[in-house]
Amino acid sequence: MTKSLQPTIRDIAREASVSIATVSRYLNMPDKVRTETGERIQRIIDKHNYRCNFAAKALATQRTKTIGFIIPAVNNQIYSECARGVQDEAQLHGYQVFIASAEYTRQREKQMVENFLERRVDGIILTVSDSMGDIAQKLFQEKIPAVNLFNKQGCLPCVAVDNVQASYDATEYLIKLGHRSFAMLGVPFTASDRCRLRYEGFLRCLQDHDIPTHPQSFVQVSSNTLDCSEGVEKLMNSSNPPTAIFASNDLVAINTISALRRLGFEIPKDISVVGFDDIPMAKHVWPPLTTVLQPGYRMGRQATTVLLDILRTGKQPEENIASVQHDLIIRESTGIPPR
Amino acid sequence: MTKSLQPTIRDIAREASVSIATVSRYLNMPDKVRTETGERIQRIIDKHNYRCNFAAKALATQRTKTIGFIIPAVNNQIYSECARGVQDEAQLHGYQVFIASAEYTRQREKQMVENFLERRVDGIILTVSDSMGDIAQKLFQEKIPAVNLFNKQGCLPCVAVDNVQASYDATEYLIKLGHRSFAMLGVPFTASDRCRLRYEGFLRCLQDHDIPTHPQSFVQVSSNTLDCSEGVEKLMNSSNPPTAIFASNDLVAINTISALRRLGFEIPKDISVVGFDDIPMAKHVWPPLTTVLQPGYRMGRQATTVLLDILRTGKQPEENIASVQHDLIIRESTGIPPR
DNA sequence: ACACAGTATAAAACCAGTTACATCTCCGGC
DNA sequence: GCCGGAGATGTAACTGGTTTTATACTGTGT
Repeated sequence: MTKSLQPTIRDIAREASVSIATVSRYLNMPDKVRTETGERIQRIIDKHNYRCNFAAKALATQRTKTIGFIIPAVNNQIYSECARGVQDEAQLHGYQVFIASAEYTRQREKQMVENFLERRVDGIILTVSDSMGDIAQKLFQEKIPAVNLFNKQGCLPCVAVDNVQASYDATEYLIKLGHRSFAMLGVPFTASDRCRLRYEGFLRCLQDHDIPTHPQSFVQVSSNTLDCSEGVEKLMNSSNPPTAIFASNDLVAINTISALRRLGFEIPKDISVVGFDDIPMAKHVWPPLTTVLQPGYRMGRQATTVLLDILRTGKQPEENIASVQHDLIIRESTGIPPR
Repeated sequence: MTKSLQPTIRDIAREASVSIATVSRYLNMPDKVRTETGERIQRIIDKHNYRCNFAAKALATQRTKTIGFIIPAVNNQIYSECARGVQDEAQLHGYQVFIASAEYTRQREKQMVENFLERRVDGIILTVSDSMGDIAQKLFQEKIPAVNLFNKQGCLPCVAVDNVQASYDATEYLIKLGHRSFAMLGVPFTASDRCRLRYEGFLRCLQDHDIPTHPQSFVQVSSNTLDCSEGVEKLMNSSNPPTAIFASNDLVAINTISALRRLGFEIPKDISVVGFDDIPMAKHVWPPLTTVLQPGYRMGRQATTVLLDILRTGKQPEENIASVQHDLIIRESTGIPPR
């Protein structure tokens, strides 16, 4: 009694006058022990408030019932939404989730994956700066169950929208409104290959419509601060200021709108802005944001389902890429260009 | 070689012709083994890509280097900001964090604490619906290291602003602007005693200024959807519609503004709105939100520091309550009342 | 030459579970 | 009355580390 704060399976076994194997069996396969014995064990468990020691269980079973989840930034609602999805789905199957926010830096991504591997997580969900980079490759080679979220490239199973097509659609919508002069704002490509893909779709659409592009059409913003003031100012003071801006995600779009307003521009009268993600906040900002919807919560759940399937079956999924439907949500941050 | 994917300390020891004790010592107290021996071990570790098994280590050392963190909702930026703080501080000391979003429901809070205890987290940071409720009490009684965040009540150490005083200040500011008719919107008190405390400060301020209060002055919104349409509509159609609304947090404030605008009201011309938290988004919505600042990131770090101190020293902190300074940020969602 | 301190390493117990295998009991069928 | 098999339980090995204690080896001072 005086020894340990937490009772062990041995304490329970002794007091119930059974072997520890029986207690373990009762806990894991209750129908393998006599009802009467089970009830006796249960009473003692309740009495002492026994809780299974997960570390010991993990050591013996070689599985931790834990999954690791790497996201670029917790405080971007698109990622916290999908973290909710991951948590909900994981919890449903008795798994716990380590969420790690890498703040868009590869160094931290690597370190966190290493942490996960030391902790022997059963699987990993990745939203990293480079879905085809060394992190994904290493996990693939070491056969660590893992899936890519928000990105449909690389060797790992993926759950994502088609980033290229989605930004193509958004750009085309701006063209149809009459815009002919564009810019894109986004985080550095080295911090997010999703941003690179979206730029690709953006460029391709412009080219398909014979709209001239120039290297200045992509303006880089810091992935930490997302501060757009400087970029927007330079853009609007240039010889050929855009009448429409495509932002690589909603937070960038919202920051862009703030910066534009500080410079005296009205949206969408003077300039149109479209975002990407459709975070819950997008419809509350002013003007409500035209944006590309990605169903974050559902994608989180789906990625988890795919991962748990791999864990259960031990096999890669039939279809390596789960395509998620995107949707252009038209609100009031876009309109016809000024004359 | 064929047996296990992951090499164990025994594999390393055998290949280095030393005992497992020496390998363990090398890993944990490198200066206790001869340099030459250490180098030999290191080479073999590198060669086989050995990674310490955390479950085994946890079992042997009786500590998991893990902390659990319960928040009401991940997708509220105030909580994701402080989760970042917790993660950063924890990582710095080799700890990993389980973040669990309880979605404002006591049932889930309980279940998640139970999960944490099974997993033998070394400590817990709580932001729960009732900081003096059974969850906090149980942790206190079982002597599980834990701290309350965003709440300075109860038996556990706390890191928080003074919710009552902060909302008193915000309300007083509205009174000084000339407002005489008020309402508060917030989540149910059962879902958040922070909201209850803020209502208390709100009420007390009104009473101190001899402004009559009535039971309708608090309007409850769903903690899931935060949908304010219905509440706002009822409020504005009442016999004595408010000229100023105090929202229990920024998300509620932002939803309130959206609902008001849908009804044709202009802010702050027709009605003033003030929030609580100063989430990063608060300055980007339109109009920029007047709100009470809580330094979420710093609070997350501080709570973690307090918790890690308890873990290190084994003692409760000298001062049980760490008061955090709040700050009223005046932006454009508030103004003088209409005539 | 020898006791002695100090260092480097090894052996073995221990952490708290799981699980393959052995044992025991009870029952029905012959 | 004995055998076989099913079902319940016990025994002991095993998971992969840490840590205490014991032992071997080293160089120093007398």
